[in-house]
Amino acid sequence: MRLSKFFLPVLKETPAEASIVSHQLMLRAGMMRQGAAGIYSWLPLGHRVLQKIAQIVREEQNRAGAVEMLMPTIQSADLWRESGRYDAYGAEMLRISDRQEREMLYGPTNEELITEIFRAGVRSYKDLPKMLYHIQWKFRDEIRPRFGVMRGREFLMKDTYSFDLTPEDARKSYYKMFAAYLRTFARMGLRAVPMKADTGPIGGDLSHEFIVLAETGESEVFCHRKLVDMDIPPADTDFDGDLTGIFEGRTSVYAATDEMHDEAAFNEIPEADRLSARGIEVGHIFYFGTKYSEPMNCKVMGPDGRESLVEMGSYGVGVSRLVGAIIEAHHDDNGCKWPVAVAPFHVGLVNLKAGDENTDRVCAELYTKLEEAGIEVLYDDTGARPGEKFATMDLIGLPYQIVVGPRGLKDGIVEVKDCATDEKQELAPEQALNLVTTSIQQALQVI
RNA sequence: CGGGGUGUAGCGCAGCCUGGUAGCGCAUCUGGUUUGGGACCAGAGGGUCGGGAGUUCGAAUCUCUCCACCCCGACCA
Repeated sequence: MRLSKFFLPVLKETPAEASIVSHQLMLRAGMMRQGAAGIYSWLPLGHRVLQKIAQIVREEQNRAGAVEMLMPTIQSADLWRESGRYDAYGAEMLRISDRQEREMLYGPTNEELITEIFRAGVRSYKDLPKMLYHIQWKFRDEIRPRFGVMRGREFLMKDTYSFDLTPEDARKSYYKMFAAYLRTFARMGLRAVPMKADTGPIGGDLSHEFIVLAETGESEVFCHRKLVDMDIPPADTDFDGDLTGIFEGRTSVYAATDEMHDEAAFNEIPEADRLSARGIEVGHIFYFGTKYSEPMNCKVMGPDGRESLVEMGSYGVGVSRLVGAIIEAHHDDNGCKWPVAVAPFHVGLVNLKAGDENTDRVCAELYTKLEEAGIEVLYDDTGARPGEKFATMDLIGLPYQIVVGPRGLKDGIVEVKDCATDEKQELAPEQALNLVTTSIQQALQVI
């Protein structure tokens, strides 16, 4: 992408409305703009990141055996009356009526709708287990939206729903999502720790929040240090096999958010290993049994010839929130520092003197060859001054910069900056091309 | 919803107390000089001062009212 054709409205100054660094940087780097409290437009740069995150989430859901679909944002109130949640959900649900005065709502979640779809299509235990998901915008009329996309009212969420015949099978589905989430967040460069969450009236031990540790996190968390650096399940993990070890390896170690915190249990950890920090919730998984299948009469015929209620779970990932969470985890004083896997572009190609025959030619060649190698390049071909070019590049924080200027070209060199380490190298254009291409291709290898 | 605050050019702000023809920096446009880390000179454009009502000869400024947004708390991906 040539910068001259892109839409990148960067701000030199920090807008007064933003109080945390991810919000400030998203506004300054031209990633998004606020429409109303907690409602945002995604500008091209931010949209690219959002799409990359969604794609990683999608790949890991697919790997775990979930099947993608898409449900609407607007739902009918009728289904919600059936589950009893139309009244129970409260003011957080945005209620709308259409021109016929029919009661509608902007979906805050999709348990009712998916249960309706599932019960209409499945009659036999032979069709189980099933996991269905979609990535769709949700609306929750939050009491207090804040922190940009971290707590928006409209937000993009991946929600998966599992359907099983028995509680034991449902537990297996839960483990699949548990393992998938470990991989999902790790691929984005995040260390997310699963923490026991409140299961409410359902009970049991099957609800976990996935928390990214960050100073600006909204919740207070407590855990054993070793959870932060644990290995993640590899790409060739057999999701149809026994995942108990992965689950128990994590859950046998103390980890809890403040509402579930047990000071006594925490104090049993050797003091040096105790970690108390703040965290951002980026995922939440539940097993809720027959909470919806019962009121909505979602049953299948079992092997014994008797009907039984389907056991269900739901599994959410805050896709739009992750954009903010990743910035919170990866930035410096000058701007974002994107991990390669979610970077809006892989390389910033800076032409220090657009219009100069030599720099134009070398840049054009590098640009073409990088793109041919599958590298996503943002080519600054504008006439802006060097200082401004660098400031913009630092702000948007691409993993690599290649700087081409007439002075270096006299000696046949360009400058390559690895933005993760801030190390600069002077190389011939061919070498720069090879270095950047191989580094990025390597970083994009799925772990 | 309770408490606190802010709305003046695209962004950041001053002006308001003490009413009298709307300003500053950055950004934008034109011309010129520049060009290796947020340039310089000269000129230009851009404003329902959040909306409405009121007081007044006269309101960004005073009064009333509505709205929006931000921050602190309870809720959540």
